[in-house]
Amino acid sequence: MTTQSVSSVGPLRRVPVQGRSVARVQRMLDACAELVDEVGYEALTTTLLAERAGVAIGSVYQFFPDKRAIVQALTLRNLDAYLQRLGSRFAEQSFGHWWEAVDSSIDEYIAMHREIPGFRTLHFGDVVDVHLLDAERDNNTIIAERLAGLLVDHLGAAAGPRLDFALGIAVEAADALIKLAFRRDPEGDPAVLAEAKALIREYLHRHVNTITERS
Amino acid sequence: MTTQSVSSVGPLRRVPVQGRSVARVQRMLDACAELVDEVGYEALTTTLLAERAGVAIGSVYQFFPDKRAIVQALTLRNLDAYLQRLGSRFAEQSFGHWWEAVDSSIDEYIAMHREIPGFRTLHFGDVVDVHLLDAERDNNTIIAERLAGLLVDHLGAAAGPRLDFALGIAVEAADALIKLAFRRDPEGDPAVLAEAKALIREYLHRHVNTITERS
DNA sequence: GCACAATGCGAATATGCCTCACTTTGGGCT
DNA sequence: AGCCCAAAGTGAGGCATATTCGCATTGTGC
Repeated sequence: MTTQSVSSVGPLRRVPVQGRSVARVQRMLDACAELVDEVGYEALTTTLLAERAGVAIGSVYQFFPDKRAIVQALTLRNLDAYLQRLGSRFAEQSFGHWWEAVDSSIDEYIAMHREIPGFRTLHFGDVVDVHLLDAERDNNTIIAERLAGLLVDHLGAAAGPRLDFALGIAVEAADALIKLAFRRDPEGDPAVLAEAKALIREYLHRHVNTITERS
Repeated sequence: MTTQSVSSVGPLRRVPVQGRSVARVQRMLDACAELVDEVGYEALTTTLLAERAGVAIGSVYQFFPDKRAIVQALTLRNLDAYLQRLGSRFAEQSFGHWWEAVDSSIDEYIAMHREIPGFRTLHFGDVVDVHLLDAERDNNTIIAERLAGLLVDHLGAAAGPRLDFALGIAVEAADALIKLAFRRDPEGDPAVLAEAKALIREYLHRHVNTITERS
C-alpha cells in the first residue's frame, strides 16, 4: 500500500511527522477503542483517554481538533482495515459464484465485530458520523460502491447505477441485521447472522440480471 | 385508552400530578423535538431546551433525572404514538392480504418521519437507547412482537417464535432502509422506500408458511 | 382560609472539553 | 560534535454545559 490511505489524513488537525508521534497517535486510537468497549461511547472522557494512552491531554489536542475527531479517526482506521481485508481476500481467492464473494464480504464484516476492539460499538460511523468519506453519501454507500467495483473487476459484473443501487440496499440491510445479531449475542446470534446472509443472497438474486447485463 | 401508557412513566424522576405540570412536561418534550430538528441531538443543551419550553432549568430536573432522559421520554412518546396509530388502523381497516397490513405498518412509520418533529433524528431510540421498553430486547424487537400480535388477531396468523423471529428480521431491515431513504432525501427517497417494501414483502413471502401454519 | 404537597425557580456547583504559554526532543546541517 | 528550529509534549486554567438545592409560589383537600 504505497498510496496514502484515507485514514492517515482524515479528521486530523495536524499530521504526525516523526516516528514517535505516529506511534502515539496510534496509541491514542487504541486507547479509544479499548475505552469504547469498556465504558461505552457516552462515558468516554478525554481525560480517561489521555490516561489510558499514557499521554498528556495536551498531546491529544496536538493532533485531534476535538473529541469527536478521535472517534472519527478510529472509525476511519477500521473502515480502511475492512477495505484492506476485502481487497486481499478478493485478490487471493477466486469465487465460483458472485454470492460467494458477497458472503465473504459479510464474513469479513462479522469477523471485525469479533476481533477489532470498539468495532461492535462504532461500526462504520453509527454514533459519530455517517459522512466520514464523502459529504454527500453515507459511509455504507461508499462501501457498496467499492464492493461493486470488486464485483465488476473480479466477477465481470456490469458496472452501472443499478448495480450500485442494489448493493446500496443490500449493504444497508445486511449492516442492520448484523448489528442486531451482535446486540442479541456478544458473539453474534448465529440464527440472525444466517438469516441475514440468506436475505441478502435472495435479494441480490432477484437483481442478478442487473448484475450480469449492462443497464 | 384508559390504561396508563408506558410513556407516561418511562424514565421520569417524578410523575407530574397537577394539570399544569403535565402540560409543562409535554411542552418540554415538544421543545426537545423542535430543537432536535433545528440544531441536532449533539448541539441540544438543557438551557436551550428550558428557554424554548418557557421553563426554568430547575423545572426540567423536577421531572427528568438528566438530559438523556428527556430524549428517552420523547422517544417513548413517539413509540406510543406509532403503536396507537397502528392499533387504530388495524381496527378500522380490514386487509385482504397479510402484506397489505405489513405495507400499512411501513406507511405509518414513513408518515411519522414526515409529520412528527424530531422523529427523523430519533426514530425508535437510535441515539439514546435501544432498550427503552425492555432491558433484554431492543425496541424494534418489541415493535415486531406487537406487530405479530396484530397479525395474529386480525389476520389469523399463527403466533409462535418463528413468526416473531421473521418479523424481528423484517422490522430491523425495513427500519434501516427507511432511515437510509430519509438520509438521502428529506421527504424519503421514493426509490429506496419502494425497494424497502418490496424487499420486506418478498422476505416475508418466503416465510408465509410459517405465518399461516402453526410451528 | 388553613395546611401541606406539588410545583417553580435560578444562583451556585460539578464536570468535562479544550487552549495556550512554555519546555523538551529530533534530526538536518555544518 | 554542536547549533538551530520545527515537531512534539505538557498540564494548569478558562470556559461551557449539566445538575443540584434551598427557598418561593401555587394548587387542592378539608
